[in-house]
Amino acid sequence: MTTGKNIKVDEASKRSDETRGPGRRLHGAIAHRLGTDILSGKYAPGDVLSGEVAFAEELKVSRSAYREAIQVLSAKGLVASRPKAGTRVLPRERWNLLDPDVLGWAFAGEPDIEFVRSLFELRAVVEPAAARFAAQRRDKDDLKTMKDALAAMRRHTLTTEAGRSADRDFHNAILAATRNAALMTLSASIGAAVNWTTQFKQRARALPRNPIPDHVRVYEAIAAGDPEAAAEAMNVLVDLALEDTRSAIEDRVPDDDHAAAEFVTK
Amino acid sequence: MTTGKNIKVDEASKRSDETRGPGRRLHGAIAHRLGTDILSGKYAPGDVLSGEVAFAEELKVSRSAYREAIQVLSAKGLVASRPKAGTRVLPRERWNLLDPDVLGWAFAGEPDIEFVRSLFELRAVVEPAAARFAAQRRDKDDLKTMKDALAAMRRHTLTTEAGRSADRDFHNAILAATRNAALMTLSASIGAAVNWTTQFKQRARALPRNPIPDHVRVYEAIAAGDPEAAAEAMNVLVDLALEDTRSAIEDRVPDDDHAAAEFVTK
DNA sequence: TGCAGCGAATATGTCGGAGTAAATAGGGAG
DNA sequence: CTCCCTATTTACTCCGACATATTCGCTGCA
Repeated sequence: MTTGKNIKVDEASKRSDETRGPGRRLHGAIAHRLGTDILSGKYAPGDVLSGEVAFAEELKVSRSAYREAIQVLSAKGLVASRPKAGTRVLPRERWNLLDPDVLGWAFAGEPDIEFVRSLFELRAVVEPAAARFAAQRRDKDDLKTMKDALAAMRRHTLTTEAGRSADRDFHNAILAATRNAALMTLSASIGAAVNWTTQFKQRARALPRNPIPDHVRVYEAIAAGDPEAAAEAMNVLVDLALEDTRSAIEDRVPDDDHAAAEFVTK
Repeated sequence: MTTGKNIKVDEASKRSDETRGPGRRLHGAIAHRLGTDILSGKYAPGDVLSGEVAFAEELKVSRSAYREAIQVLSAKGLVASRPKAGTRVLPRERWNLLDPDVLGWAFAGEPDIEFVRSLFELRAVVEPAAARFAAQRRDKDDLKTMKDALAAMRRHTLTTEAGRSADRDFHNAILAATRNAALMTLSASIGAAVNWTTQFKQRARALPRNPIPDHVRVYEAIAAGDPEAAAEAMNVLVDLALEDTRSAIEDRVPDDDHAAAEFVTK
């Protein structure tokens, strides 16, 4: 306090950006905002963003924070910057759509129906295969973890957070039993993103049917070491999730019937 | 709680511009270096890196460049930084193993045999499914692109760069015909990474057999609109690639027989 | 002696500016 | 009209300072 510090109390610094949460770093918030804007189509592929100085000033942040946010987006393949050319949004083919953050940004707003269909198709391919591997490679510990998670699911049901946590544990146990790191990250990312969006539908309608028996069928097939039965049982689970999301989408976009219908007819 | 140990910068890393290529940004080079070091196990999960100032000075770069590199690694789930706590390497489950850059870093050094097995298993699941979708949804343009790529492959063979380029075009055409964005990014990433490592084996031995007929079989099944035949034909292609990589690994690590044997026996 | 609250130390986070390098656009020479 | 060269624009890098958050240790109390 003895030295004359440069005290410029910026009044404008009070802006509590709604995207800025506690515990969240500033550059993370910027990346989240720009990421959602890109995924939502506000910035289309090929568009070139305003210069560093201009954009940073517009966002009321320093260039350092802005640049670090851009590095994050660049790391996920959303944008690329070159001197003189500026920072431009890359074509969709370059986006790392399977990145957990990108998936989160994609589902932050109104997710693209076509993209949701793509994800479920991929899931329908990957998850049964994972169950197949799990049935071949699981050991006692894997089965015990699954059994415990299943019991917890029965106790709490999927309407409670504890129940959904148990559901995640069950699926994670299956993934762990595959002994396949690549399969684990992929399935975990997709499953988390999809379930994250599926959660909101719980408040709209009761569950169409009790999902516990289907989970039990998967468990029993894996415990019995029957790969084909496990794959088939998991297939049923994915179809069930698809059905849920389908009806949820129908409710949510009543004005966009053609898109929803196209999704339903598949 | 903190099982990790502190990490000091390697003394031998005095030269900082060796990893620095033209056109490559500085923070990109830093990220590449740290990324490969993490993937290779030089920095193990749980380890906490030296402070920003110390590490940046050791690398002979400014703190800004170092921080931007860390943001990239953080975006890919390799590390996480918190005030006062430092920057620590995250557990493997958090790594985005399917990120193209991460795959590149994983294959930069000696790739982990187990991880290669994982990737091929995933590929064996995904690629036939992609061929199945392509057989159902391809149109005339897709078929023409495939046919042209196939012709180019025949002309140049896979020993030339032009031939390998045509091979990539062929597989990309299949992916485009799936009409599935998620499947495209996934398969493109894995295929690129695997083929990138498979390339080095070309100088060691001649191709075991002519791969063109297998490609033709895939094309004909897709053109005929036969999903099952397309999936089966693609399955053969993946097995062929697996065989190539298998033999390449046997040659490369003669001192590591037990790992190679484990990989071969599968 | 043990614990609980509180203060200080420390490392990351944020900031603003200055100078460098690179790539594109435009002008000038052939 | 083509080609090369220059000039400008923009991102890239560096620097030094301040702000903030978290951890650790100290003090005081039970």
